[in-house]
Amino acid sequence: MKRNSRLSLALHTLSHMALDPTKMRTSADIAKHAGTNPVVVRRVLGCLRKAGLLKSEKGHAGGWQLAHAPKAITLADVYLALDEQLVASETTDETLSCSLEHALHERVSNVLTEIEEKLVQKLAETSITEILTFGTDFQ
Amino acid sequence: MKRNSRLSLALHTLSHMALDPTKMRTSADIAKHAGTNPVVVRRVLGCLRKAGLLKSEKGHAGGWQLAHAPKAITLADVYLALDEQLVASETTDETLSCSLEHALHERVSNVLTEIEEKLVQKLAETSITEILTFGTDFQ
DNA sequence: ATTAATGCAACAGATGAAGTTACGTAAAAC
DNA sequence: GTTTTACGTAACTTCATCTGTTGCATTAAT
Repeated sequence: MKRNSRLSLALHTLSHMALDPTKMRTSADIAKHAGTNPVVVRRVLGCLRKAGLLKSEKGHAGGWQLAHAPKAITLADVYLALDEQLVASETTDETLSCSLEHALHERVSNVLTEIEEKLVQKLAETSITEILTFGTDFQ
Repeated sequence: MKRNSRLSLALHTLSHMALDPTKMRTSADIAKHAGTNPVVVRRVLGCLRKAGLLKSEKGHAGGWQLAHAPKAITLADVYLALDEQLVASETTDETLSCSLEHALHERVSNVLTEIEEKLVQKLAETSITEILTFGTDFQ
């Protein structure tokens, strides 16, 4: 796995779950399908659970499941759950030479934050079910 | 510097240049203002030069300058010049277990690429001059 | 010739992400 | 109740990437 693997893994898993929402999936299964490690899966899906997108159950016959209908889960939910902050930089407390630099830095931060918000708005327009119908035809 | 420092540094420098486009700036000056190293500055600005956004001149009295009017340079130009690819993942050749996984992976890739394109579209709506008028008032 | 700048390569250090191991906890099956 | 199976989490190891740094060649003005 390379860059943005968390987001990629999350979307992959969620869209897979959307195909059969009642089925319970173990982290081992998911990891095998995604070509990664069960602990990594639990780590990423744990973020989604914390955000209320997934349910998990321990013990025998335990595993992972969608917490809502697939249509109710948007890409923005996933993005925010993973706390990605791809665009916005969070360099807040740099001690810069003069006040002009400080002001400029703040403006750059504001611009990036604004873009980030617009990105999230765009993400909110797509649900995970729509991943299945992206690109080429499917089913 | 932390995350997204390249994009942040580039925008910071460009907006600074937009204040006085005729002035020639050395990488040492820029580095001092941005709180980083001249070589780092040259590295990042070199990308912008390659994309035609900046001009640089060697030797005595050399330095850096905008190649166009500030209004003609958008955030998308900067983003693309730096080859950021913040959203889209480029994991193309993973050998996944079954064809369903492969198909899903391709769809997730398509979705991320689509998101990336929308992000660039949003970035294209803002020029570097507009950085100066963001947030609080300035000049 | 000297000075002052970029261009670039090479390397060190820091940072963060992914992978891995290990173990505690919980719930079903027997 | 014991066993099995799965999550939850911490700790550690790689591993990749980026920044910072040094050094030197090149170039142009003085």
